[in-house]
Amino acid sequence: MKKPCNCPHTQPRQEFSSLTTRLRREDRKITGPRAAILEILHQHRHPLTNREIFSELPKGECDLATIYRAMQMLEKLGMVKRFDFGDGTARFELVAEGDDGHHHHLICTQCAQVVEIGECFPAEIEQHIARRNGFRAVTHRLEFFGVCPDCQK
Amino acid sequence: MKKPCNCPHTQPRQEFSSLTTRLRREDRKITGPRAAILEILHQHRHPLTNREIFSELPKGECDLATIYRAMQMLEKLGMVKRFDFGDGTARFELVAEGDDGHHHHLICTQCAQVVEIGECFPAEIEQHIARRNGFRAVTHRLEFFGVCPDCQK
DNA sequence: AACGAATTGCAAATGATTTGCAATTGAATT
DNA sequence: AATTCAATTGCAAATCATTTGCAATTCGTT
Repeated sequence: MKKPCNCPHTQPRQEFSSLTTRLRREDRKITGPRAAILEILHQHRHPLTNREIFSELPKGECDLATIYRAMQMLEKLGMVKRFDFGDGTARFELVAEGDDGHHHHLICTQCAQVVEIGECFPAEIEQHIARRNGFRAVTHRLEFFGVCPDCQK
Repeated sequence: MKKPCNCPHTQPRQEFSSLTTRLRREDRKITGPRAAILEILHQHRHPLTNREIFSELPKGECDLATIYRAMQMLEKLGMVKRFDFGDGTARFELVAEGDDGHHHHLICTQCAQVVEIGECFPAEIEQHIARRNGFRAVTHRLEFFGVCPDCQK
């Protein structure tokens, strides 16, 4: 049933059961659609669009609108993280418990291949930017774009 | 006629006439709508949405679709730079001749106030990321988000 | 002033996302 | 296991940003 994707992972795969536990803890119902969505997210570690999740689901399993609603809730609970690759479509990744999911990607502008990036914008510089402008609770959104090896040929 | 906005600028304001010259050089027509759009962009140095440009224009001056088409062309010519603040609406800033317009912003998540940021992601690290993954022509998109002084009260 | 290609206005199409609402379902209770 | 009710879903329609087809208009040139 669960077939993990063969992409490189930087974070350990978490137990699927912990996902439903997290939901239950927040007084959310474990419904068929939600379980199916979490299952898909659990299998793929790349950010997925709602439409991609929808396509992965056995047809008729769940409505697209339900996926949108589920992702909103999961994001609010901190169970998924939303990413914006600048193409007008939101992408989501499961977040490990206790983590904030903050990281970045390197995206091929030709084929949309995605590589997870470990590096981050230097914290000291960010703090400096925040202080200098009197801002609080400053974070950043950072994504890299380029042409992947395959697309250079 | 031209009333410059009172926001802090990091780049020198360029002559308006040079804008039409740039257009002419590319075999583009200097039409009423285009001149009006460039005028608006010239006055404001913050990234503007197409709708904002539309509102600034004397009503009936130009259709919203025309602004969308103009921004596509101006972006292709490198005369404006597109920014994505993650709210699903593109924003544009005029780019000085010979510049690539690459820079970042600090955006208030409450009131949407925008501050231009001088710092950039370290080039060496970006090169390292590119090399390590075999990517070419790597750039990045980076924006900061936080709560501005006014909105902390 | 006339000509032809580029450009515009307008309305309709597209695509992602949201929402209203009646029907369904999960989970706690009897 | 049947009952109950709020949470959740499916479906269709509404939004919002953006794009596009096309006939009418306009710029820059002849």
